[in-house]
Amino acid sequence: MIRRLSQARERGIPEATVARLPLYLRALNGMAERGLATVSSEDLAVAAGVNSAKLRKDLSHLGSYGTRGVGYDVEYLIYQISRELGLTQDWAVAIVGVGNLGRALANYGGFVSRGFRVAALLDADPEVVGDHIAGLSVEHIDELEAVIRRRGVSIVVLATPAAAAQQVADRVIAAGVTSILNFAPVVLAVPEGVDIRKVDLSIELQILAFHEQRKTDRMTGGPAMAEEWPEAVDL
Amino acid sequence: MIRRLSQARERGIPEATVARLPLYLRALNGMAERGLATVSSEDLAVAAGVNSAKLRKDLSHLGSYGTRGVGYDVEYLIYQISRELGLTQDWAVAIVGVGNLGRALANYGGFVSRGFRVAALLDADPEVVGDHIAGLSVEHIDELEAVIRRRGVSIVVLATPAAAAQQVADRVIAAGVTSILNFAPVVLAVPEGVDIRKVDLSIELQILAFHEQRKTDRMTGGPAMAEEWPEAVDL
DNA sequence: CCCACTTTGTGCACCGGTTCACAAAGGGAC
DNA sequence: GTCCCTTTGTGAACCGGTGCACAAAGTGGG
Repeated sequence: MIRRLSQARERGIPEATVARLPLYLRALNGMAERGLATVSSEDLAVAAGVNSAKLRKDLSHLGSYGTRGVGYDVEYLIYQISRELGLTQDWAVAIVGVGNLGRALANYGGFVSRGFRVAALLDADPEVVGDHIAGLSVEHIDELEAVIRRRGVSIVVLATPAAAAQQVADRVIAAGVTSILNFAPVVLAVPEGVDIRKVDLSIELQILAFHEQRKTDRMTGGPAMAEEWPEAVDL
Repeated sequence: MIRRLSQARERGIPEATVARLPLYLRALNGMAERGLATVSSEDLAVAAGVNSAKLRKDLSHLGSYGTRGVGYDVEYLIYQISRELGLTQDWAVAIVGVGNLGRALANYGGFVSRGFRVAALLDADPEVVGDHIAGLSVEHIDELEAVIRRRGVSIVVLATPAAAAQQVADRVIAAGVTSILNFAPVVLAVPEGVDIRKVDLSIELQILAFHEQRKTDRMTGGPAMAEEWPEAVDL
């Protein structure tokens, strides 16, 4: 099979496509477990919850890995997507902030699937330092730079209070980290070249509330009241 | 002041705008605490990390609440955005799945800030049922429909294992809930009219890994090497 | 009252991404 | 080999969103 290294491959994959590749990967892993050898774009699209044309265009950005009339080889596609996402490497992740959320992240199995490794937990609270969580001992934030360097940490998860997030971000960036997953509810200012992804639970809820309000307004002219909720509709 | 109820107001606010309103609201609350009476689109845009023209266009979808030559009245704008997002109401939220993540969510202060109230915690594990977390007693999943009805729950947070998520989603939807925040790493199938928002920690990490790979490839041809191997669990 | 200055609100060109629809490519039957 | 069937890969129209740039609107000073 001839691999095309044309303008599509090795040249900027659209951000929207990158965001969907993990979705395809998860669906493909499920199919591989069930023993499927090949899958059509239609079936994979349904499993991933997207339009099949979109899926084909996404995969075409990686190269021509399908066979017309047949579909895609499941194992081969898993390998190609994994490679593209960089999951064939081992990524050391440090979690800063070991409060409720940090603990949950450290213990959350599905969170860190293949390719990621929680390499360190750090916190500023002396009460927390030394605790053993998920097989790791919590270290003091003073060790931040040393830990990042010694363990080759390249991705940092921020689970600190909002007030501390910017300060910690500045330090990890100064230590050479350029990929940050931020759970603190603040807009971080970072220099060019640093990738920040933000997960904001409060914002997600507020977006849901907006749509929920629209729906209930449309039906009743106001929000639903307890004890007045209609009996279950059979769907 | 004459409020315009033209085509802009009360008719479809762009989804991208809705997603940014909570950001503006947070920045405005910070400004109100610091005693600022008015704010220009430029200053607010910087605080929220967006382009000022975008901010003005976003706000124009709610109506003309600014004063040319002056800016926006902070308190008034907070009220308008809160109202638009439905935060002047009280939303009862149920969290299903009280594992590490569910506990973190229940305790996460910033998560349930204004307008939201955790009204119930539910789990299938008899070992967990009865535990007291964040002032609530964990109830058995069998009570799901009754709890939703009695407490007027309109938003459900799914923090269950992936295998249980679809089943729980089906039940809460049958009980009349149309807004779900899903933390389980599965694509949920839901009927028309139900709003799902997904938070997938694993996907966020994979997207970061993709960009990190690009960056390190460009510089060194490979990932950073650790001097010291962590005693971490491979998850 | 008039002018200079500030800041909003928006028309318009542009851009990334989505979707349709179909030609091209491969497989299998005979 | 030929024909028919399936499914990919992609050209092209479309769509929502972004950002520039500016006219409109309001403030304050003299």
